[in-house]
Amino acid sequence: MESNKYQFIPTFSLVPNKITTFNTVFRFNDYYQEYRNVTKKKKYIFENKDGVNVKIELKRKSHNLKISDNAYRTMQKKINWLYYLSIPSKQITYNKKLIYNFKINFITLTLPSKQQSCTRDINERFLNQFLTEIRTRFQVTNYVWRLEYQKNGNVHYHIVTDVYIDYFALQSIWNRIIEKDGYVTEYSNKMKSLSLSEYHNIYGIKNKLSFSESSKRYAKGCAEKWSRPPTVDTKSVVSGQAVAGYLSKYFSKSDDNNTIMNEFDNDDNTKNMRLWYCSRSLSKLNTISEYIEAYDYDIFKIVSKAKDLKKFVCKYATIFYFNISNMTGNGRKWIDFILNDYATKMGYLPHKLAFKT
DNA sequence: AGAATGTACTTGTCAGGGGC
DNA sequence: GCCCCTGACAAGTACATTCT
Repeated sequence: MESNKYQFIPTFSLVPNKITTFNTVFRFNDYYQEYRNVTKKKKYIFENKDGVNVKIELKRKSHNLKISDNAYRTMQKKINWLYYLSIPSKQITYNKKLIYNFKINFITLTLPSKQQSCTRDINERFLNQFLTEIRTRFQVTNYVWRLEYQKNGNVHYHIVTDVYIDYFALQSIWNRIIEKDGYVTEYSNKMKSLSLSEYHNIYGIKNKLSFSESSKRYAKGCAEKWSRPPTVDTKSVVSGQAVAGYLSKYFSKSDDNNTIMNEFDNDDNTKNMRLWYCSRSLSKLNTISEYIEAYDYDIFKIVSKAKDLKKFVCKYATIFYFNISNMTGNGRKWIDFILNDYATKMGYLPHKLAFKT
């Protein structure tokens, strides 16, 4: 191989929790007489069948309800951006508790009784409406959602946003929406038929409640005629938490290979169905990629000062994982600057800046 | 306020290039 | 120990607007 056929330019790529260094490779193109970094996509392949070359069009495969590694990485990146760019704020919960340095919120939406139509239908009529409503009512412009199946085959949703939203508000919106198909009524009918001891045996024990706690909840449920099923769960993440681990716990599940579909889902109506999505604001934020020589700083030196640095050397790349909240000094400043500068250029506005109250 | 609607723009997926 | 990146295509949704 001629030595001048390739050109290598040291490059780094940066996201809020890791920096990667690698070489961008240019190959000399004989036809154009210049170095190019272009790739071509194959549209078809030839396969030999009985001595005859047959042209086969390449088609996109279906996800089979499993989020691919690639998509999973992208999703993690989006959440890291969301978390990093969120401006900490003080919030008061529905229990009048104070949350200092609130960063992002994890919302889980479930169905209180057995799913009655296909997941695509639930996506379109329930989740979509829910997102639309929180968008307008709470100015939710930065978020990521994904769907997941519970063991009973019901779909449920996780949403992460940088907006603090009151638990009861979310619950009343979601319950109203799913009541369009009578989910709440079905729940309350089911619950109304239970005695206290039955309630405790089914739900109390499952949730590790004492009998007295069970009876409190039972009494409350009866008083409300079981009209407010606990379909919503929220968790706040504050600054400084090791968010990656936290997220993987709540936002991803170890993939059991047998994905549970319910009786309404089939290959037709789940094909190409979105398994996750993020707001447009976040979809614009990707990996920052730059040539190293474009900066005066010594990247390796700066990053190496991070306390809990984890370094991985791969064949063609070196990756440094860091927790930016543990960093100080110039390294912190430098990374902060690049990240924020990029986010600003891409028009990203954290909720607190976009909607000052 | 909540629901419906239309479309411009977005996404997921996969293949493929690179071979220091 | 996890490589990085990109483009192309199909087909979905985010968002503004309109309707009830």
